Amino acid sequence: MKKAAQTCERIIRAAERLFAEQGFEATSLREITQVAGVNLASVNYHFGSKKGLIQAVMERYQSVFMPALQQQLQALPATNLTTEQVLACLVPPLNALTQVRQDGPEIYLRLLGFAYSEIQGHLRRYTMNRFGEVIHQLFACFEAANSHLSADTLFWRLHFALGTTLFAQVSAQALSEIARADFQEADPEHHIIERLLPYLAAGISAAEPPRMK
Amino acid sequence: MKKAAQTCERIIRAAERLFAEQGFEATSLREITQVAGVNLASVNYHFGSKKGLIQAVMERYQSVFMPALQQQLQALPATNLTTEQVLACLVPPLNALTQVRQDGPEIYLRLLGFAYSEIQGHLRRYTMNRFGEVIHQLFACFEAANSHLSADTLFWRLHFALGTTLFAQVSAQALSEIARADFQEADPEHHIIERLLPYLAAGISAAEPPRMK
DNA sequence: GAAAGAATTAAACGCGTGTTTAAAACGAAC
DNA sequence: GTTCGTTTTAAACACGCGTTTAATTCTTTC
Repeated sequence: MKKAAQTCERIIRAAERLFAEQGFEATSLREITQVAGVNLASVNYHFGSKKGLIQAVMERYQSVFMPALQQQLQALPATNLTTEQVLACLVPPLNALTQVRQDGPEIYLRLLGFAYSEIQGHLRRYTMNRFGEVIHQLFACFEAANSHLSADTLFWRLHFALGTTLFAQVSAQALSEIARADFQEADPEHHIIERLLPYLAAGISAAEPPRMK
Repeated sequence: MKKAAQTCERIIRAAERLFAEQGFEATSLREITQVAGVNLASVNYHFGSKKGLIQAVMERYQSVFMPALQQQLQALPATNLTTEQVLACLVPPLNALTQVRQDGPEIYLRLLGFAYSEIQGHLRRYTMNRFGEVIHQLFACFEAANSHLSADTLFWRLHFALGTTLFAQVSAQALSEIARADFQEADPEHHIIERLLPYLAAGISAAEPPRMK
């Protein structure tokens, strides 16, 4: 029972890297097992199916990220919340993912992005069942920080913000190359989150436009 | 030479609908030809390959959208540009896509979204070769409207904004359902663009944050 | 050290994909 | 009405996928 755990970890580490690079559907089990240096059938033996492997990969990150987020949210002041403060709560939990893997934060955001853009319904269900409470807390904090907005407007903008983040991370690689060429910017993907936060905060909290039409 | 054109159009109309619903990779030629009521092999006969069909589908929209955008940009005032004004330039060209198809605007945005999130490198190259000039004009207008921002900050924010738009459109269907359940909102996807513009404008033009670190 | 259980292996299965083929049907021009 | 190029058709091809199988090897336990 030592060789087994070793095999599981080799599979997971190869899978999360390849999933984050190419997406879930575009990554085959043959590719994963080849990179991991294990037999093709061992994925199904240890994780049951490809879906099982995907969930195992996500679980490693969520189980670190979500509790850390909960802790951050509870440390927030009860009054005079700002959107920037709430957004800032997401950063330490993200950074905590380095304990899962050196480049854990980027990996996790990219995995999330693919989970959304590909139709991974089972992931959404699993996440909501397992961590729904934290997510609702987060929403409540945004509401407290944006009492000037109607509930439906805030709803849409939070999803816009989520979309912005995920899309940015997924296309970060390509964009970084362009940016580097155009602006001699040596910016590693690492700091995209810093570029993102002001944009998100301004977008979320923008004044409610007059209802036209 | 009449039956042929008919077949091509049946294929294209079925393809653009299915591509917009499911993405390019997730839509098989067998599904397309079945919906179109034509033979499987006719796609390869008329368009050479699946890639060829994808490009033909996009071309129909780009060839309407891009010239219309160029026209809008040239009608812009030379001084005192605002981000809202530039963003507003995108709306009429989008609406012009109804001449391609009734639900053309939504279809086009969703196709764009999938073209970005799936790795359709050939589409990116083709678009830049064919319409690079208009796109650079658009960037220049945003620069004129945001002289308070550094070039690299604006570059990132414009891509964030593009990402927000595409992601929103791709996930609009799912979000609309949730929104409808939570807020009794009878909002068809049609008006997402109106919800989007204030968010985008505020995000793009947000004050440059002090360079930390 | 032998027996029992867990883990690994190579091979094959069934399925769906994009593409190609070669024959059949069609349409226009003489 | 026949001919010739175009278009349509059904069938097969080659490939990659996730999964399963059955045999083998390794580990542990008595």
